[in-house]
Amino acid sequence: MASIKDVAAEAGVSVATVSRVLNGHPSVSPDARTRVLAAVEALGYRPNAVARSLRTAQTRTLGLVISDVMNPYFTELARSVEEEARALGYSVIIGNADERPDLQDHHVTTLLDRRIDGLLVSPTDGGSPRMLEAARAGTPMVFVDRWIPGVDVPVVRSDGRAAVRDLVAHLHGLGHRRLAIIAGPAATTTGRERVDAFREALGAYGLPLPDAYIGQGDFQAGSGRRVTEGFLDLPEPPEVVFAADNLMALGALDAVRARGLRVPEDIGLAAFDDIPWFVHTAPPVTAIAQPTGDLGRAAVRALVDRIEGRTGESVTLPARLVVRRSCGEPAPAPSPSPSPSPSPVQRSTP
Amino acid sequence: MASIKDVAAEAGVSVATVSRVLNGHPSVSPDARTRVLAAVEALGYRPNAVARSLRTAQTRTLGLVISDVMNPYFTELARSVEEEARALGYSVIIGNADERPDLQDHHVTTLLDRRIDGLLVSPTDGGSPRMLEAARAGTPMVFVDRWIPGVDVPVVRSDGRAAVRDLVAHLHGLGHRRLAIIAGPAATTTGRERVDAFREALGAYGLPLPDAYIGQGDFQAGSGRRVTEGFLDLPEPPEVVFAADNLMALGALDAVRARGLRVPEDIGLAAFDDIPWFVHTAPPVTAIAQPTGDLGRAAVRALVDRIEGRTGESVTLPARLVVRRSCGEPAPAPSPSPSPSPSPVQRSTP
DNA sequence: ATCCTCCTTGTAATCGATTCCACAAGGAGG
DNA sequence: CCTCCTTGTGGAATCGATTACAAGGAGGAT
Repeated sequence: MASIKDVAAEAGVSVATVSRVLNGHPSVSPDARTRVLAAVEALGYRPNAVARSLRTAQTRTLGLVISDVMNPYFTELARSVEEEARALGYSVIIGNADERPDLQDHHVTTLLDRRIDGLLVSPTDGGSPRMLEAARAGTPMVFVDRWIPGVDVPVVRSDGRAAVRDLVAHLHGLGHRRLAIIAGPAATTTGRERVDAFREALGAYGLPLPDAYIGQGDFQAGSGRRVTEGFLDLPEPPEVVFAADNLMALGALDAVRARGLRVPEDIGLAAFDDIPWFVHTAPPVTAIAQPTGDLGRAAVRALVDRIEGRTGESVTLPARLVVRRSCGEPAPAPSPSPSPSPSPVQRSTP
Repeated sequence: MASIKDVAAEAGVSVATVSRVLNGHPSVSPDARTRVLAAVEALGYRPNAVARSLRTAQTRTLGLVISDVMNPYFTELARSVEEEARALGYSVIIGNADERPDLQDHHVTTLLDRRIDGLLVSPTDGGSPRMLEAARAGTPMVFVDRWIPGVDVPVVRSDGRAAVRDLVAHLHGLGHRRLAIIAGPAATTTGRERVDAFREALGAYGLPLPDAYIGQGDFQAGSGRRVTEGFLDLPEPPEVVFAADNLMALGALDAVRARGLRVPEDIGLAAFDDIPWFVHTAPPVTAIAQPTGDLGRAAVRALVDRIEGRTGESVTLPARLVVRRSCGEPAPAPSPSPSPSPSPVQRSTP
């Protein structure tokens, strides 16, 4: 593989001149420039990014550590992150933590060893030591989706509170009173937050959230199945189950089906995180949709701002309720009369 | 960030000794070793992978260029690739080509610029110039899933021929005679291959595959929708539509539903590539499942073999048919009687 | 006591870029 | 005609590691 020296020799100039041509430095004669360009072309020369990074102390690379690539929400996030990063001239290296703190730590470590310019993290647990260390050491960093309280790092996330209120209003309107939730891990902010928002929304309608109706999940399908089975075994099972992410909703659907029960006739189901597949399940699933693409793009912009010396602030975007059929038939749309809905709610075309 | 010099100073030895300790070189005195280790600990030193790569001319990194991360098949592939690579001491950088040749070229270029040790590619089109160049230049490379004929690079893929025969047998057994296919791009091997296998299998039953029953798709949901609409507009629409990948199957499901028709009563549907969601659609979709995880792992092993000077051969793994309900109710399982099925077929528990 | 090994260690070259500094050539201005 | 500036160029230092080579010291054999 040709190096800058080969190009310099071929063009009959010094390596300094080659470097200047390649980096658009102004003081190079037109003659030298054309000779260098011709040599580059002839040799098929491409600069060695490793050497360049060593010298310039920047890699133009972002690290993204996410909890679970197989979760469509995070896949979409990763995709939008890569797109925006590419537009800004950065590459992205993705680390999949699989909801395992040790793997998260592994990825943070190797990313840091590679001297990435900045780190985008959706922390799995309370935060791995390496990550906290990096944050303290001043590595440009932004939390996305989940975050760690008390760590001074901007957070780009979506606030589901209003959408959860809309959901509860929707369920209440359909006549449901016994509502249960499959929670995410208490170690994650999103795990706690969604339960809190749900409890709060129920409170506004004078509904309780008994402990028996809070199932502990781990954001994976298996836990959704187990928790739902527990709900169904209750002397008085809930009328609707709200899963705190899409994979647990999938598990819940499994569990209900395995009992030979039907959704929504026997039990209703709603999920946090909307994904394309929810349109095609039986029945289509009512869900709370995050603006995933916007989240990814905003996170990259905040991170690059930090890297390039600008401020890079936290961003919170609203989520919205998408009503489908998994909690019962929505009443036929009342034509031209004021909507009783507390905030605009998208009704998806089935 | 502490460098090897800082460690050397702290430990009172030369950088050479530090390097020897860190790389497990035998001739280091126990005394020096403990002092170096203490200094490393005290400074929180981590070797700079960029500098190391420059010197050793290896990055211990694999590049993976796939056609579409949002496609669950490729997501799973990427995940298994990363897992196996990690087990072998390599990192993976993923490039998402989004079925766009220009993007594929972009990613191949940046990966090569980073001097990755080897490249895993699922080519989008006939092959970008950069990629062919790299293959010719001897960059260790392995094709996975798709490949480019005439390029001397090992291919790790799955052979769907037998499974497609099983599928046609299944459809024929259900009484279906008018079978159509939504094909993938003709520029991809998988695009062509699946049509060929389908046509061949139909031929074995004396069934034709008229041009009107071959719809040109691009492996994206939108094309599945359009093609299916075309099929439904035919004077004599097909009885079953076979989509060459899961996203186009999703689009087909959309199109059928938009017409107010039902699967499988009005039209049957089958797909290449099985994904978890197919269990939960209405109805569950009959699909051909590739051993995706095995494919990813085998591809990494072949690539690493090449990188480390071993041979690294092509691998072909069989796909298998998973019968669900989207092509019509399978006949109630005939109890203890010889199965008429030409090869073992998995019947999924719904 | 002398010489030869073996073990440990440090010095310095190297990987492929970028960039500071010095210098030469040529034009402008006095 | 001499100075001063500008412009273009090359030499060499540098980034942070690895590693060939040389050298010093300890211990064993003669």
